[in-house]
Amino acid sequence: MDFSDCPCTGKTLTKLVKPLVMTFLAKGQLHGYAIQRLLESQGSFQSGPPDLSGVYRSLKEMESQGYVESSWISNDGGPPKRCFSLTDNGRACLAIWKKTLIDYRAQIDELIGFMDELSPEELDAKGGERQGVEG
Amino acid sequence: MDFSDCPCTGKTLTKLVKPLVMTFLAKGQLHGYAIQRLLESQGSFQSGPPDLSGVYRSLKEMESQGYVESSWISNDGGPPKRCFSLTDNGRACLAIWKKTLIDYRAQIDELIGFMDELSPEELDAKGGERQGVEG
DNA sequence: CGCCAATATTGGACTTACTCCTATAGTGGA
DNA sequence: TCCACTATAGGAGTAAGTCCAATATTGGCG
Repeated sequence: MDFSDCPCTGKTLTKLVKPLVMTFLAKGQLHGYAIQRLLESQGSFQSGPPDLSGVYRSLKEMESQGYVESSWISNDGGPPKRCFSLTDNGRACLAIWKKTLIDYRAQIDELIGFMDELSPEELDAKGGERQGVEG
Repeated sequence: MDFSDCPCTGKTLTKLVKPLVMTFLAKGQLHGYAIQRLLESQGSFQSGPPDLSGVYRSLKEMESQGYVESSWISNDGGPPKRCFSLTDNGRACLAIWKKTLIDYRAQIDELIGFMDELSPEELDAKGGERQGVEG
């Protein structure tokens, strides 16, 4: 059985691009491409770093919501850059994200705990008998 | 500032319906409505338990992929039920989910760690000065 | 010079995992 | 009669991504 296209590999899990980007921006201004390089160097993604165009779209959306702001910086030897920084609203949003992610981690912990309670036959072995129709 | 519609509240985070449902089914047969009641009693969701119609759709999709199978059970005093059980392929998928979620939890841990490193001014306080244009 | 890689931003079209609302249908209680 | 509960299901929409392609500038290699 081939599970390489199955969500169980984690390829459809959200990569939490917005909170990650806001966390980077909390330390100082960055442009989109630099953010992407940080994400790429960040190694811990299930199935590669987030897509570049998605990062730019997230930035644009966060700007329209007032969480980041940008200005064009001319770039001698290269195309101009759009430089992003976090606003006060963005910092407040990030603080909420932190609480939310702590709760979310606890929720995932609980699910992993349920999985830990399963016997080898229930989890993976062949031919485990079923029983107990609820109703 | 009102953040009640913002993703930072966690309302757009995935609820991991499929691995959760598969974990319940690993312990024995269940029908959709009973699964929903288990999810509702499960308390740890950011913004309420998953939507019922989404649970049915997940079950249908997992059945088409061979991870669960179902049979109709007649129900004296009520409409018939579609009773689901986990297949061997489903158990193998669930085992992969477990590894994936352990990795995913580590990834969230790392992000929370970055957030922990931020100073109060960087995270939430008013008027923190920005500096350090990368590039 | 022609071509390719890296830097840098952006849009079109698509997928996944949900959401909310509605429909259908039987049972039992006020 | 009307409503709540049990039980399944579809239409339409949203959020957060994906892949692919377009645009533009600079610099290195042959």
